[in-house]
Amino acid sequence: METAPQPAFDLQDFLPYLLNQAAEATSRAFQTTYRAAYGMTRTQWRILANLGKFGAMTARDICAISHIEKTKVSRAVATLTAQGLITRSASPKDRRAELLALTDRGRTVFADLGQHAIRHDDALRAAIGQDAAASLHVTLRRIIALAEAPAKTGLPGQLAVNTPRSI
Amino acid sequence: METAPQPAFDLQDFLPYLLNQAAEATSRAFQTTYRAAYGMTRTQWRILANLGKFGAMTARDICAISHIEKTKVSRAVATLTAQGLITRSASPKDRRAELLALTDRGRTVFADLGQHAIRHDDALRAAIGQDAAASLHVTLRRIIALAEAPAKTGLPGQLAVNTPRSI
DNA sequence: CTGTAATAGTTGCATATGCAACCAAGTCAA
DNA sequence: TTGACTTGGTTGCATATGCAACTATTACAG
Repeated sequence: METAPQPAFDLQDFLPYLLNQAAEATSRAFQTTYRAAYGMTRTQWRILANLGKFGAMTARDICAISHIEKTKVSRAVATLTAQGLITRSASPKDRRAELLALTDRGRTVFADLGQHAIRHDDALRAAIGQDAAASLHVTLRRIIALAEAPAKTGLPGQLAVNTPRSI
Repeated sequence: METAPQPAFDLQDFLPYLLNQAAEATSRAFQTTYRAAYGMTRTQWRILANLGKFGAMTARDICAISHIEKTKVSRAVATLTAQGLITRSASPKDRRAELLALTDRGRTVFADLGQHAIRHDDALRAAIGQDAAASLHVTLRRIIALAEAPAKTGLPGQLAVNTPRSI
């Protein structure tokens, strides 16, 4: 007997794979910008951008918002602090937590990179078409939301594996 | 004077960022599968999947198809070989190159993981809706294609940065 | 042929990451 | 209060990764 007539798996149709390739391609392109200009890493740039957008907050908040590993945040914050881009001040409410905020220089850097990012994003949207870009935006957000609140979906937990909080 | 009225940058609308989050969320969920079952890494799984889909080929081909760094491929291939999942044989045409192919066990593993992957992908598509999934698929491919052939697009090279081949 | 440039892969090294274990501070019931 | 449990962050360690330098071939101009 031959093997059962299972549908063959094609990596080129596997969404996680395609998402990764697209993410890598677009992120790496922009990475050269903040890397060349400020020697920043992807994680650092994201934390800077989050602080720039939402204002002062704690490392824990950054983790919750951006889904970056706690240790990754911890180390990136240490580096950003050393570079004088952010300050850490003990939270008045909880002495365990530290409030993170951009310094003047941090704000300047954010403003600069933010403009580059906008141009980069515009170029990408133009290249794939505004309609496709808009719908991509919506779908990506939905996927991210699914991973965030797995319990609310009808998913068999496939997407939810290894989300420590939920166990 | 206040700062110029530049549009504020919002990370939550930045496609590279959203792509990364979605890619991470979906890939990590599936990662637990091949990791728990075969102790494989993401790169290893992808190489296995490429060989499973396209048949024997050289490391160079894998790089071209999957856009994985050559050193990453080199090391993953070494590991996969050590695990008895693939074999390497000198290419008859070019003594520098080595032809990579799945072993019987490699094919078995690929078949197994492939089925899991299909189920995983189906769950994801169902969760976001078939229409959205289909259009996502198309858009992602387009983005990937843009990065591959930057010269053909009207892009100002934004997406094309650091593609060694092109310089 | 012969010397130079390009190519397939590998490896050294410095950095980035993930996970588990670990502090210190807060919470809460009894 | 006190003692068990949770939570914000950090650190140790093993692994993964990126880039540059290097070896072995192959390609090719003259």
